[in-house]
Amino acid sequence: MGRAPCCDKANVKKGPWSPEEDAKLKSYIEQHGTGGNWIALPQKIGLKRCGKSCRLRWLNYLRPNIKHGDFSEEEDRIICSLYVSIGSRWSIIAAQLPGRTDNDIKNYWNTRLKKKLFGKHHEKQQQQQLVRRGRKIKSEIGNSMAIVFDNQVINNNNNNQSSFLPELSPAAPPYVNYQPLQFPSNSQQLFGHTDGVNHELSRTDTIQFGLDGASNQPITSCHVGELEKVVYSNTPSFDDGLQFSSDNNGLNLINDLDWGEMSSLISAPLYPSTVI
DNA sequence: AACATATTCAACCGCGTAGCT
DNA sequence: AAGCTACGCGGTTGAATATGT
Repeated sequence: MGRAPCCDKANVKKGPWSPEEDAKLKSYIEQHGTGGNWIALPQKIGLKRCGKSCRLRWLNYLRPNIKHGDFSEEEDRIICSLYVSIGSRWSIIAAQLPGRTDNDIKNYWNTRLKKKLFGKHHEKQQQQQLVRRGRKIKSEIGNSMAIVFDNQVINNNNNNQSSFLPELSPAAPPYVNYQPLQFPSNSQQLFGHTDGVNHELSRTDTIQFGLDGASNQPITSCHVGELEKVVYSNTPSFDDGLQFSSDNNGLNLINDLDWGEMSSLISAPLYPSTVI
């Protein structure tokens, strides 16, 4: 047996809303609220609509302060940044953009922003390249990396990637002169712990990492914000970013950090001014 | 002008889940 | 604990409109 229908499909109107229907719904909700029951609402108003349809119409179109179209550059930046960090969780993204609905943002991303970022022609190739490069970097990094907080290496024993921590999507082509991103919101900060005491990493904390001791490369350190650049810039000095490994240059307390945790510290660059 | 194709976006569908009984 | 209901979400659809030939 399938799922029970939410309403009597045979007696329910579908398709675009008429101005009269809009007026009825808007007027009722403004006066009485939704009553906490969308299913019962259309009957109360005398609308031959499914409750879900009423809810959607109200949330996406009729409720006050809804903005349509004309996304600003800043909104573009926020959407891209969050999409890279958390994926297609449109409701969460919409929560960061007052007046925008998840549906609107989803449509905008799927029809315009994606193309604006990747370019219509190369969209598919770019995405494949992202995946390939991600695998490459991931394999090079392996499991060993040290994160240092207040001069102490954080020993993160939790090997499970937290649900909000995304897989890193490295920039496809090498980017130069990109605009740095905002550090992710609080909910995306990384927690590590030493001696059972939790620490929350911030953008100004230092991450230390180094190349394989056998390569005779020096240990390098940078701030979290700079890590974005290290990972994505593909500059000669950090070619392909990161080879976290055990070190023999005096920093003995190297601990493992898995890829998902690392990726939570950074986001992909947006709006590269130059794509090589 | 007529037709074909692409794009946009409102609306629908079904699933996961929270809350209630 | 199990079953049911409604809500909220993300993927998808399709009509309307724009653009290209």
